[in-house]
Amino acid sequence: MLVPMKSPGRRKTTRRKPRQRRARQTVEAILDAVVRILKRERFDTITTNHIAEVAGVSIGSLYQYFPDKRAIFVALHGRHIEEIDRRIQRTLVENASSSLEGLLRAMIDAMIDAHAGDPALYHLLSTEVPHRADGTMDFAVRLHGVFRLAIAARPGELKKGRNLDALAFVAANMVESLSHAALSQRPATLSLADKKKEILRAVLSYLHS
Amino acid sequence: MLVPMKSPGRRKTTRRKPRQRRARQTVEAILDAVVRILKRERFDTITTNHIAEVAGVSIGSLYQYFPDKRAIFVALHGRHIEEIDRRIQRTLVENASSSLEGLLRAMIDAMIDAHAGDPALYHLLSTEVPHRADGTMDFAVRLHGVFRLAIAARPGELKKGRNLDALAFVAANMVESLSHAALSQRPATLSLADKKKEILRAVLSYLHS
Amino acid sequence: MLVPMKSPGRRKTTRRKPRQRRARQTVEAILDAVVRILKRERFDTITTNHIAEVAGVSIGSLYQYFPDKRAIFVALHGRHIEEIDRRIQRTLVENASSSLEGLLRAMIDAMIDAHAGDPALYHLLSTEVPHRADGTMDFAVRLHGVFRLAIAARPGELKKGRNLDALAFVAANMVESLSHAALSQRPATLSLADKKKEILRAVLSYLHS
Amino acid sequence: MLVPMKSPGRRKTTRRKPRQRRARQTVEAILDAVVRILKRERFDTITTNHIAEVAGVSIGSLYQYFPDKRAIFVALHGRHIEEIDRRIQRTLVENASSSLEGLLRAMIDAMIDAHAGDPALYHLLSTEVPHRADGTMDFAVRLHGVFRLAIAARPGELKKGRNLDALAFVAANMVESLSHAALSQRPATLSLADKKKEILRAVLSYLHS
DNA sequence: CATGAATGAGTGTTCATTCAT
DNA sequence: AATGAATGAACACTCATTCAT
Repeated sequence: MLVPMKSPGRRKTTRRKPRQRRARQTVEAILDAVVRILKRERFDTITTNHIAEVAGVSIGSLYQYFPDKRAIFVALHGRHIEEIDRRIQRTLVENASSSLEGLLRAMIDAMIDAHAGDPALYHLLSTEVPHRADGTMDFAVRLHGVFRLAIAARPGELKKGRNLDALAFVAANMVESLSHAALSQRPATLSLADKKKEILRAVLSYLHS
Repeated sequence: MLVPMKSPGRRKTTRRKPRQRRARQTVEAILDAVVRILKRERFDTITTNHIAEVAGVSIGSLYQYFPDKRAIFVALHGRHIEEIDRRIQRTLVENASSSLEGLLRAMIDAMIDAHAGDPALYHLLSTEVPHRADGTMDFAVRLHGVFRLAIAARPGELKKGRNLDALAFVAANMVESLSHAALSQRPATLSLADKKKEILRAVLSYLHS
Repeated sequence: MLVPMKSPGRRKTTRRKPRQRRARQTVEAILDAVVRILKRERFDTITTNHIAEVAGVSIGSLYQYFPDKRAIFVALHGRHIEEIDRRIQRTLVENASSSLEGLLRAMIDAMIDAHAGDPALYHLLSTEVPHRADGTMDFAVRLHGVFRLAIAARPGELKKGRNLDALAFVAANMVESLSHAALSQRPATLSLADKKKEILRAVLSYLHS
Repeated sequence: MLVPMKSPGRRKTTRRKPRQRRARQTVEAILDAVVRILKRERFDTITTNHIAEVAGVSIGSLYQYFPDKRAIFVALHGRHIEEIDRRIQRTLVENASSSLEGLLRAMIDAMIDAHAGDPALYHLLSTEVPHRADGTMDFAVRLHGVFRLAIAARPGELKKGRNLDALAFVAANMVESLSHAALSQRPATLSLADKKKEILRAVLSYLHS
């Protein structure tokens, strides 16, 4: 969860039980296998047996960790969203006393860096893997909340009379979609750094308008 | 197609051959059926037989118009994109001599109005129906082209030294994603009209920055 | 149904629709295939695909007629029981005015002749095919009813004071199980005719006791 | 084994090795578990893992005592038949000098009492658990032998000229199936004692006829 | 001997697609 | 063209069985 997480505290037990560590590894291997396959095949040609094979686990083990095929894709979306959430959360906290510009710059960096490991993954997930009711969309809502908080905490930097919801709605959407676009879209004339600068400029000029 | 279409000229033959009209109707019925089903079921539970049944045609007829199941979903995406393309194209032409603000306002109206008939459809298509290589994504590229043209044609309204690609990239993405967000996202405090105003404000303040 | 069937009237339409005739044939082919397989394999090694293959129909067609594997075995039991029911019913009616001895002789003949076509089938069904709640056992109850009727209609042939339920219970069970035993059990010294004679003697000496 | 067992002598070692006692207990626990499950589930939904769980042993242990799934059911049938066999055998010996009526009464009692502990078990085993070639059916043959012996040993109580095989065949089958019927069939008007009396009457009137 | 995680062959079943009518 | 019964390839998933611990 993004906003309501008060204490970012680490788990006390750094060492989990080997059983759990093993399970985690298997789940990760399966999700990674799905990503690998998704890059070659269309969604509807993916089979659970193929996933298991590529993941290097038996089909029986796969079903030990996932109740059915759908659950694998739900988990894949979940893993991605949680990763982004975590970064956004951290950025928000770490920039609690930064200026709006500093926070936004960090936010845009976070969004883009979060995808840098596999720039194609986001596009793959959003276009190839059905996810209507998998809680995916709620990400936008949570981001809206984060921006609401961030903006509300810096009243001095805004003109009077601006609607907080409108500002958060527009700014959150800008950061999210422009960051994604920066990664998956071409304008080859622009470097990633250039795009980041432009996104920041766009959000700031809106918030200050 | 969006940009490269020079003459928007109407087809000369207003009356098509009954054969073709019938075919068009059947195709439409099938695509409408898919939409209807998509609102109730998940993508992977949809069957061609069910589509045919809901469309009121025989499964044999369905295969008369679509070579295989995938083609149905490709056509569904195609129909949607073409509809938007058509509107954007028309808006661009109709506002050839408008100010940047006028054009942008019209563009935002077009994007939003295009989805007004079925506000959930876009979200459904983009989240539930796999479409990696269906030419869907190219829409963003085409929109970039449109904005490039539109901005380049109005040099007086911009500050000197701004990079045309950057401006088009950011502006096109803002209009597209904020319009979609305006339809499918909540901030219940904001009316659609409010959102339109904010989107316009955001794009303009960026372009003028 | 055995007892409660008042009018034995034939279906008016001697000629069914070809669709129905075809369906009936397919169902019969499938059930016959199961019997054929059962004679070679154990119950739990039978597969639906094998059944379909032996029946000469596609697995898809098989599932057009049976919702799942179990339904095939339920139908197999059903077919057998209905066949016996029909014969018992007919015998009862045809011997409405016979003496008790005549009726019993006919009943025993009916039971045994009903299995003559495939003497091993009954044993196969009762030992190899699970059928707890398939209405199979109700056969004994129905037979009890038939015997109750038959005995009650012939009070002159019994000693006074005999309990009708007791007589029907014992007689019905004797006819059913001795008939089955006559077919599936060896005493090779005895011909089937001898066994029939002994069964009749046993039932009569009990009823007259 | 029923007939060929000459000396019923007890095992000399009352105390078995703990290893064997433990093994016996585990086997019993497993068979009991199967019975318990059979009362709730259909045969084909029973799994070895479920059996092990209900029996309170690990699946590995289960396979220590049974080579495969089928063996469990074979053993279950075996346990039941041996129990009946033992009783019949004892009854035969204990009534070596009884009259035919006394022996038959004891035999019927033995058959019925043997099932009194779990009246539903016999029906369950015979209808739900496939057992074609598990030696189950041989029970009827063995019982025939027992009756042959019993009747042959009491020539004075029969009419001259009666065929010994016929008498044994009919009598053995009557006792077996009527006893089973007495337990699992309704005629609620009849008490179990009444049924016993009627069964005895039926067998005697036949043998004396 | 006991355990139970892991295996993977095998099964029931579905559903895209065909084609005789 | 239209139909929809029939097909059978292919898949999700189970569960009997093994074996490392």
